[in-house]
Amino acid sequence: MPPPKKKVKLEDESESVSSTKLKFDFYNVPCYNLANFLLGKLLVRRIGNDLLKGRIVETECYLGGEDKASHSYGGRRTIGNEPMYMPPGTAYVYMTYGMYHCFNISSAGPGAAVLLRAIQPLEHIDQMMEFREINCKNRSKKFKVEELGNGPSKLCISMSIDNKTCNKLDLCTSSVLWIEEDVDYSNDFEIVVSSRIGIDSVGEEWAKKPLRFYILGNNYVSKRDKQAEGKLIEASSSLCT
DNA sequence: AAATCGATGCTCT
DNA sequence: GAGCATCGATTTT
Repeated sequence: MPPPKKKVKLEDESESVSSTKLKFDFYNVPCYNLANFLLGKLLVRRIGNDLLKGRIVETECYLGGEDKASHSYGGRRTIGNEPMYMPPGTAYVYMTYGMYHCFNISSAGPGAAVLLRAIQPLEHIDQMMEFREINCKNRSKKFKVEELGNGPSKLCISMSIDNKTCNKLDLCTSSVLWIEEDVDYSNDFEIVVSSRIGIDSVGEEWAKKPLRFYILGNNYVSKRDKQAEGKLIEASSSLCT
């Protein structure tokens, strides 16, 4: 008589699915590494029973210490930027220009964090579209899918991420906001390295540092750097000769 | 395709 | 009071 098939409980099944949620060790690496490791991963936001998902396609490093563009430059520490000093994997969501939000994730290193600059919407796109339209001053404005996440504040609007509900969340344990491995996505994409956006006032030296990263050829990034892409393609094609 | 500019209100000095 | 890790509309190449 053959052994009885093992019956898998539903609870166990759902647990194994949610076990793709990334844990502390993933975040506990230097800022530069985390910014690169986050590319291709899934940002997940729970709204009620819906799981909104988007692929992270563009990130930026904010290093703290010597980094003049960082809110934590020179070890500066205030009530507002406290999450940058909290354990790796902590959400740092702040308001800017009085009406927009930016979403960062703290890494290893004092005051260091990674800014999420763009996502590619994948699941519950209709819900993201609704958040985007409700937020817009022009009520009849329609958006393309490419416009839901191609900017740090746009992705916050579409995912309903603000500092009231998401600041200081621990992404390792939160039930409303986390990062997952994307098992269906190939990890052999090329990463373009470029300068950060919107920080010109800190001076050339730090404004030009190569601290922005995005997936080559992805249509959902906020800003392409044709020069950097050219060098990357040149370098990879030279390997084939 | 790129440059310019106003909106808008919170945080820090 | 100054400045802002942006966005969207408008104007200019």
